[in-house]
Amino acid sequence: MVFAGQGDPRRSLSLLWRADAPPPTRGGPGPRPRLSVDAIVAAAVALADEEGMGSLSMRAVGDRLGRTAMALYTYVPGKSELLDLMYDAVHAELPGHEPDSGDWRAALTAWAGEVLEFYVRHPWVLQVSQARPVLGPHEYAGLDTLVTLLRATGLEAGVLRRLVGTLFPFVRGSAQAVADARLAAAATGSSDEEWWAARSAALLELVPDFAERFPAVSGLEAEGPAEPYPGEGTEGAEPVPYPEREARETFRVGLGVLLDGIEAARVGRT
Amino acid sequence: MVFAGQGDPRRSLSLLWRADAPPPTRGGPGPRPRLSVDAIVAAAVALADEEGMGSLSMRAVGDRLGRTAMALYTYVPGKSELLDLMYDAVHAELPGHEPDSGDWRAALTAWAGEVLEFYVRHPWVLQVSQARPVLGPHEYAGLDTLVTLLRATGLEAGVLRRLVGTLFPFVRGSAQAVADARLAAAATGSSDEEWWAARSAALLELVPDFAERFPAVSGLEAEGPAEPYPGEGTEGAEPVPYPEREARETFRVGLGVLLDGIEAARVGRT
DNA sequence: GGACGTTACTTTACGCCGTAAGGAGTCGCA
DNA sequence: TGCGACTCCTTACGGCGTAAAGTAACGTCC
Repeated sequence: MVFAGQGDPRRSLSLLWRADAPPPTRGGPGPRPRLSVDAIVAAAVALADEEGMGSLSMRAVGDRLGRTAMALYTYVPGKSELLDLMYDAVHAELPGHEPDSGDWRAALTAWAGEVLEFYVRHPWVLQVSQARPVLGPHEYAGLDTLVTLLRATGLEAGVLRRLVGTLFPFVRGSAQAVADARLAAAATGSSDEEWWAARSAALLELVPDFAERFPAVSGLEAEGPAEPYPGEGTEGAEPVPYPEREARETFRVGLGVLLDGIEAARVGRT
Repeated sequence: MVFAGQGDPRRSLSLLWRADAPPPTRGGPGPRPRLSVDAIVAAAVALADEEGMGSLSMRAVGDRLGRTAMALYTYVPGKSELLDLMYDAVHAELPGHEPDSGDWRAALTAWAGEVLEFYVRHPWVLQVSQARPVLGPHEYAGLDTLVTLLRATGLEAGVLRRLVGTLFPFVRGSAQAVADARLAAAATGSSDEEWWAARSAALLELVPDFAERFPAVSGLEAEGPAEPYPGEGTEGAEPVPYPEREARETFRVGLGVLLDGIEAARVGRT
């Protein structure tokens, strides 16, 4: 868990929306700056992508730029604000508006899939606390896209606003599951079916009466084993390990349920 | 953001399931222990509840028990494992099985509400990474309850498994939103409608062309203002501030959509 | 009953972290 | 030619998790 999100909101806002003084045209006094906010944010994002949030430190970012940690403080007020900037910067990758296809369901499905991949690409984003929503331009743009897509359902604004608050966390949660599955696979090395097998074996050793204590869970696991996964690129592509496949399937089913629910709301109130 | 969840799985597991050596009946050699795993976990949970995850440190927990940080290491391998123990300990508060009422929808609604309140009571739980699922007895019990409730829908095991993976994150996400709203309210002091007003005012100052850049979001905000909130206890109870009310309403609507989706799945496949 | 081994807990220390304070060098402009 | 603004560095402080080693309390066995 990483906290973050406690920087000065005003300072963060003006940095996020690039409302600072424009870069002086002919250079002011003092040595020419060899760094920039953008360069720092890019380095920090690369670091977080590669090594995870746990390795993100001011010293590490400085190292990556051939500079000391303190050099960053010329450009950025502190680590919290840097995190805000990183957060918004990657959100530029969120899907944008497409021409209205007329099929809101297909559009939302495609949107959710792309957002899922975005989070999986930058799993550290999921660890940035939402506590203080310093919304930057790119996250707002992503929000705007979703709202536009939802408009096509014809539902009223009140419900729409709540659907936004449901869909984004849903995709975040699904992405978390996928990212966690990858992390577990990388940590154990045994990135295959045996992962789950090993875990439940250890548990059964420690808790012999597991099945009696948790009958519903046990029954569920016993009943429906893994179905074949209809993934794209069955040839050549490396196989998706079991837990991740499971997480992605959960995403697919959950999204289907949500969209069915939206459909029901449309029918009920039209 | 707090990371956690990197302790030795085997050690965590045996601690979680209390598979350690039973407490010696007549005391062994050495001074009598004046602490215990349970006491440490309880102190740590109390600390996290009161001061938040950011204030949770080995030294702080030790202080609370009148002991040094290092004293804890006699009972607990490290901070990660302590976090695992805390995590499972609070999950004892999750709702348990109720006699089957025959109305799966009402039962699931009640369940979701109780789980939401649980997370709101212990918001730090939401910051514990799910990356390495060291499932303890109490979380398993909570899982078992949900599975039992879902069984009543009559859906097949495969779908059921995915619904579990959808519902839990949904409630977590909703709770996160409520907790964040409270945090923001506490931080700004202005815990009322003006919170949002102040934020959008600052934004409009920095970004005058906001409405043109994000037409859909702007339109949404303009259209549906806050509806009256049909909360229980309109008399006497302190008023729920606006952002939290909004978060709770999102939870209500989102849950409704999900349950509608489940309903549709039932009808479609029966 | 006294020595011994085991155990609970403390003290000290190391290497991280974010960042405050102050100094060194570089440049535009008067 | 300085002056002042500016970037970047070094040093330092108080926090963190925890390794290592020391101290004191206790049950057990000679």
